[in-house]
Amino acid sequence: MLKVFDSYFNKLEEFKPIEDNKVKMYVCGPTVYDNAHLGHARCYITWDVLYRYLKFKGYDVTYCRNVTDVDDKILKKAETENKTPEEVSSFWYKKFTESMNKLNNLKPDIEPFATKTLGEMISIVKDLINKGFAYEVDGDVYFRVSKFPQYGMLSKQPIDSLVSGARVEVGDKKESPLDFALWKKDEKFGYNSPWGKGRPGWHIECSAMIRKHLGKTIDIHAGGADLIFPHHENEIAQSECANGCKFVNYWMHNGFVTINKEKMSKSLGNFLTIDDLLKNYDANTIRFFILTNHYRMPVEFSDEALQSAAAGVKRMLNAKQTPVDETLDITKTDEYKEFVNAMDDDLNTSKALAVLFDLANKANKDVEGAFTILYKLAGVLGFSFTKPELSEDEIKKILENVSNELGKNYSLMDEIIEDRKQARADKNWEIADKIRIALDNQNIVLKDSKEGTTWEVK
RNA sequence: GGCGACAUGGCCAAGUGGUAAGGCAGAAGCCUGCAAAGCUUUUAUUCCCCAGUUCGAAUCUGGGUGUCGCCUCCA
Repeated sequence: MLKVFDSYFNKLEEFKPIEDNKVKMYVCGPTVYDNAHLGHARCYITWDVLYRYLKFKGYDVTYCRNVTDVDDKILKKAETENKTPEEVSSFWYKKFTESMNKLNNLKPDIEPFATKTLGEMISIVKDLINKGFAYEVDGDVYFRVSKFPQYGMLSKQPIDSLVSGARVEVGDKKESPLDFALWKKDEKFGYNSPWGKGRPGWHIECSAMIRKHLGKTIDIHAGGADLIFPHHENEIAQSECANGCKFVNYWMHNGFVTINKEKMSKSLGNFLTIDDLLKNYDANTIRFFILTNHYRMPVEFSDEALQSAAAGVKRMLNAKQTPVDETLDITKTDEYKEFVNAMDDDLNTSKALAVLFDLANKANKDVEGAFTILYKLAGVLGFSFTKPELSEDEIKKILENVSNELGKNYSLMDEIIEDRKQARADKNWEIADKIRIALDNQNIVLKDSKEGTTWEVK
């Protein structure tokens, strides 16, 4: 029985879908105006694992993750780069998708764009105005927070303290400092609406995309913990007031990646982009690094931690491979049960990884079926056993370098290995070692076994 | 100031009442021509501190100390 930590009540709850075995889950996606960083990677890897695990449990999951393609930051970037907002957002959306693919995150079932959901947004804003939950002032529309007594429940903020802490902008047209924008007047980049040309507020986007693609009440809404206030708080207010029913059954939030004990973020400028990280570490390593910690805890980035993760994941994925036995019913095995118990406990990936290490050890000891179970369970966490393949050019380059170093002219890897085999047979250890070291310099490691010698990328 | 979390070996981390998983790093042995990979063994009488509850606490309660996050765009 899956239990998840619900941020609304701050406690573990048994997960029960609204409808049979169907699960509707929504994750706040990116605002596409810049590179995604490790913090984003953590978020989307975490929820990718949830998605995979729910499917693994047999749920019929609809995973929706939005793309915010209308936003101040996009407009600003468009202006400074002399491009249209569409050019900016489509460029960065493409980059984001590439990053997600490289990280081996599954594509959500639905990936709606804010600009394609404007009709639904306008419709919700209209509903809110009609019901008295919102008001228009000079082309802007604001949500009237005082009309929603549950405001602050998710973020556990007493309304009074919010009021005293709220910023009051000069020339503010709002009735109350807490009121937030549903629609913002914008004559330059705006879209037509009953209130003139304008743009949607950020919060209304998610409410609209959820209502349009998943319905009025959904099972899971997830995202980074920094979105709790005000973003998710505002989503609840808008959606529940507009729809007159419960918005989300389970709120789930992931913790941050920190660096030097500080939250990694765009605004602090202390971030590492996914692209940069992938230059030094592979996707499995990044995933392992993220999943060794519980998703709600902070994760401190350091190269040491990543190197440790690289060593760990290598050990796990280096397990002795045997053909995957599709006829094996892994659900009957102890390891499966342990894995599921761990994951059912609010995605205890750290414990689940311990099961995978146990399986890797068993596979290395030729325990029957161990590799099959490992292969399948590791897949649930999104790990890939596929070794990176070298392109022809890369191999050519390696052969060239090794040839130069050894004063030979190799055209095939097998020739090198054959030479070393001969050297070893002649007990000419000096030559044999030279060959091995030359390959090692090219990041190629040789593995000697009774069956012969194989090579692979380090 | 308000609110929410966290503190376990050299590092990372699981464990939320019954006597400390797992990974990395280190050590020893096996294997190997030497390596790499793998296998075996090994590293916390103790879980930030102080009280309390209990037959029994890393786990519960109270009080400290320290760290982080949210309260403004943020995954």
